[in-house]
Amino acid sequence: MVDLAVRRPGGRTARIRVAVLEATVSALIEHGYDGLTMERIADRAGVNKTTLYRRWGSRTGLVVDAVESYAAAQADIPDTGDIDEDLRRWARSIHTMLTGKVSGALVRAVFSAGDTAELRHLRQRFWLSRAVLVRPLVERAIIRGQLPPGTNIDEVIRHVGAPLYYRLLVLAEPLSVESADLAAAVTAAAAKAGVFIDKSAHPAHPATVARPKG
Amino acid sequence: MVDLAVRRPGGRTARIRVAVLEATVSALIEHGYDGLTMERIADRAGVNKTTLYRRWGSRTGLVVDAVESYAAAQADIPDTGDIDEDLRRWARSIHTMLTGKVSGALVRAVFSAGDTAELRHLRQRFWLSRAVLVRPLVERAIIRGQLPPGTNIDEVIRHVGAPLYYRLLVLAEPLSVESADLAAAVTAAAAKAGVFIDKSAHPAHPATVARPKG
DNA sequence: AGATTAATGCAACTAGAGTAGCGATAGTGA
DNA sequence: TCACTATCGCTACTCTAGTTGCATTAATCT
Repeated sequence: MVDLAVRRPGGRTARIRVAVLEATVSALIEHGYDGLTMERIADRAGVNKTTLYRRWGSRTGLVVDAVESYAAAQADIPDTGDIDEDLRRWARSIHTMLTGKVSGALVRAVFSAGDTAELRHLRQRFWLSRAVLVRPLVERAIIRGQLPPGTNIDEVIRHVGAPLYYRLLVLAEPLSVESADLAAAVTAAAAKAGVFIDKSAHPAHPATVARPKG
Repeated sequence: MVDLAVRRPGGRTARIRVAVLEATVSALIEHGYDGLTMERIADRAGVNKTTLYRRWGSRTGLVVDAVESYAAAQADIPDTGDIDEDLRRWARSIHTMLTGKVSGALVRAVFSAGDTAELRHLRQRFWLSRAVLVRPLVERAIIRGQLPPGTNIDEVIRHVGAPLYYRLLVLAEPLSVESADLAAAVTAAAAKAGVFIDKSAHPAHPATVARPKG
């Protein structure tokens, strides 16, 4: 949808892109996704409506581009040497993202924008990019012996984020910091108890409690 | 939005309601929420478009009514005497709901329909109605001594469902039965370890491991 | 049965999303 | 500097969601 092969990237094209994406984000924050009209964005960006359709194709395409360009500011991955603390900090960084003024509005928009193939891909790409960053966090814990070998890393990652997204998007409840800490603690406890061990991958493993530290 | 105080409920009014809601559901299954147009529903129900807007106000109102009337067929709450098994069965019933042809389409529609106040209320009502049913399941486990006293029941319930909704709505991944079992096992393990104990509510409690059975 | 009036059907209307054609503007390379 | 052309602005258009006013149908009550 978005022009990836820009023939004239310098000057006006880039300037308009910035203006449009900024207008999209600010309009999103003010009026929410349901009040996000193409004309409003065009006016605010000082650009004609036609340009929006030509370059981004649709409202969905605009939101997708805005999110992906904003995701450049990635969360930093903690490494404290303690899996409980690492997971807790990472859960809090998710919390920060979901409750942030800009990032929160963008996340809500992405999940209010419908159920098209393009949006599904965006969501999967987004998760994948973050999972890649977080994976080492869990891997280090396994190497340190804090988590049992055979632990399904991706499932651990999923279970930390799930309760937060669930609360925000499904239950539409306010997100507290405590809920982030809880999600991390629940996942950590289950992981230590060996619940995340992939049965099919490691059939010889006892799959019971493995606690190196009290 | 929906006429709750119907002045003439008999005959035509009820007949049209049934026809419209059926048409809504079938159109939803065939074309998804994004392809759900009022005219299509009106045609399929043999009703004029104006009637839809007058009685349900909007597409959102229509979906809300369809979901709430469909939710009459509630999931049955397990009671096997074992918390692990109970949570597992309940997680599977969520899984069934989310992957079911009709119920799955309705759930997806509710979460693709936007972010209006009406939809937020629907989601909260929906969760609340189900939480009320499931709560006794966790309460019994506490009484039996399988879970420590002070366990935050609502949080336990949330954490069972969260990974399933997260997978379906956020990650847009296929939902396997194993993922349901995993969500139940993770929550059960954490609950037994006392992670769900409300610190503020029970300050005197040790808040550590409390395992009556192996 | 007959009167009353909810509730629906119908047709014409408004508003905004999205498109098409063409002239204007401004990067780009010589 | 100057030609070239990608990109944008402008205007007018189509299409569909949603609204309005009035005629019609049928549920309810006596």
